Amino acid sequence: MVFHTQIASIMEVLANAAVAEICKLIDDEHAVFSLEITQSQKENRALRRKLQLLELKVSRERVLASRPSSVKILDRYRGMARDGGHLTGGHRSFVKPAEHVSWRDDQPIAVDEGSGTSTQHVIVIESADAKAAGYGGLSLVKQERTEGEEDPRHSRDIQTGEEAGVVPPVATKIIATSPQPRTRCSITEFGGKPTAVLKSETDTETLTVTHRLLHTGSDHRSDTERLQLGPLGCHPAPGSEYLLYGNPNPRTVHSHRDAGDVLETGNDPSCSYTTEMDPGNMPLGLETQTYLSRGDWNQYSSSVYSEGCLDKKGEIIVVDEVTVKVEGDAPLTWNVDETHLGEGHSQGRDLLDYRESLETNPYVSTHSPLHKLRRRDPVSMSMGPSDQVLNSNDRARAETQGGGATSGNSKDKPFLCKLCNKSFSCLQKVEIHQRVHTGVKPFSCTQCHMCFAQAGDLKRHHRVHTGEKPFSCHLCRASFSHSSNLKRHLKVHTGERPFACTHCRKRFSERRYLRIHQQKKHSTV
DNA sequence: CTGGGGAGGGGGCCC
DNA sequence: AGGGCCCCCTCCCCA
Repeated sequence: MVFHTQIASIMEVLANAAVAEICKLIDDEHAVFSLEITQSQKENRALRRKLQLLELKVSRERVLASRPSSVKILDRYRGMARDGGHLTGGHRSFVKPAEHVSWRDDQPIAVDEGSGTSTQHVIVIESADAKAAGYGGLSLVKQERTEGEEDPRHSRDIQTGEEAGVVPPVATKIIATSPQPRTRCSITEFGGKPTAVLKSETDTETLTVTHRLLHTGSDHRSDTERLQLGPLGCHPAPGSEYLLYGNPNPRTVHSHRDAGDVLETGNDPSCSYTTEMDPGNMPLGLETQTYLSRGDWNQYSSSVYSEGCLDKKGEIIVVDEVTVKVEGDAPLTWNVDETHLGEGHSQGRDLLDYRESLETNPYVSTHSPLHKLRRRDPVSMSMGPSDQVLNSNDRARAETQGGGATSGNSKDKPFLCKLCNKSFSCLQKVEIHQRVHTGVKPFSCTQCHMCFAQAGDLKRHHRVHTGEKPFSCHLCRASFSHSSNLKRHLKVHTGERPFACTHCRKRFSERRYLRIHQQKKHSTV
C-alpha cells in the first residue's frame, strides 16, 4: 500500500514536471509567434505606407495631367541600349525640380544588380514650394525595381498598378511643380544600357520640365539611314537649352518635343524655343517608360541632332546641357556602384565624378575628366622654344577651348558650350561637342561593342572589320585605314623630323616620340 | 633581358 | 561627310 502511495506521488511529480515543461514550451512558442506577428505587422504597415505613397503619387500625377495651365512639361531624355540592341533592365529617369526640392533616396531593399537580383528603391522628392502652392504637398515618389533580365515594364507595374500596359513605353517621372524662383538643375542617372537625363527648369513664372517622348519599336534601318542628319546646315537640336550669353537674367529655354513643334519664342525666337506638352498626349501620371534599343537610340539621336541650328548672328548662346552616360553595362542602380564599373568603364566613372563636380562647382569649365584623360600632355607644357612652333596647333586648340567666348569670333560662333566656353557656329555643333563632356555616343557598331560620338568615327571604325585600307603610300606598298596614319607614315620616307628636344637637340618625326623621349631622358620635364 | 626608338592601329575630337 | 590632328596602345627592332 505504501508502495502504491509512493508510486502515485512519483507519478504526480512527473506529471507536474511534464505539464510544466509543456507550459514552458508553449510559452516559448507563443513568444516566438508573437514576435513574428509583430514583425509581420510592421512589414504590413511599411507596405501600406508604400502603397499609400504610390496612390498619392498616381493621384497627383492625374491632377497634374489635368492641370496644364502652369505646368509646362518638356523633357530631355537620352537613352542607350547595348547588347545587340536588346535592352535589359529598367530605364529610369527622374527630375529634380529645383533647389527647393529635397531628395530622399530611401534605403534600397536589395542592391545586387550584378547578380540579377532585384533592386528596389524608393525615391521621394518633395517640393516645399509645391506644397505652398496648394498642390497638396506635391511630391514625387519613385519606386524603382530593376531586375537583371526582367522586363523593365515591371517597374512600371509596380508604380502604377492598374496602369500597366496602358501607357506607351516611355518613362519619365515628373512631379512637383509650382511657381518658384528661377532655378536650373539637371539630373543625370547612370544606367547601364539606358541612360536618361531629365532636366527641369523654372523661372519666375513657371516651372518647365523638359520632356521628350521617345519613339519605340524596332527600327531595322541601318545607322546611316536612321541617322540622316539632313543638310549640313545646322538645325536646332531640341534637346538643348541655351541661354543668351551675358544675359544677367536669361530666359528659360527649353526643348521642344518634335521638330515640327511651334517654337514658343518668348522674347527672342532665336534662342528660346519651348513647347508645352499636350496634356492629352501626356501619359497618365507623367510616368512612362522607355525601352531603347540601339536602333531606338539612334533614331532618337537622329531626332535630336538632325535638327538645325539657330544661327542668330550677334548673340552668344550658352548651351547648358549635361548628359552623362556610362559606357558599357553599368548597373542600373541609382547610386552607381563603382564595383560594377570595370576597367572599361573608367570613363563613365570619371564622368560621374565630373558630373558631381558640375553640380558642386558652377564654374566648371575646362575640368572635364575627359580632357584630363585625353589632353594630359606634360611635354607640350614645357617644351621650350621649339614648342612655340611645334605646338602651335595645340595652343590654337587650347585657345578655342578655353577662350572661345571672348576670342572675338562671337559673331560667327554665337553658341557657347557652357562647360568649356568653346564657341560654335550652330547649336548642332555644340550638341556634338558636348558629347565630349557627357560621353554620349549615339553611334554604335553593329559588329562589336564600340560606340562613337560622331558618325564619321563609326564609319572609320567599320574599316577595322572590313579590313579596308584605302589610304596607300605611293612610295611603298603600305596602306592604311586612317588617312592620318598614311600622312604619318610618309614621314618615314621624307625623313622629316620636326620635333626637336630642347634638352639634347635630338629630333623626332612625331610629337609622341619626343614626348616619350623627354619623359625617359629628361624626366624633370 | 632590357630599354629606347620606330612604326602601325585605332579612337577622340575639331574644322 | 570627309579631312586632319592628336593621342594612347601595342608591337617590333636593335643596341
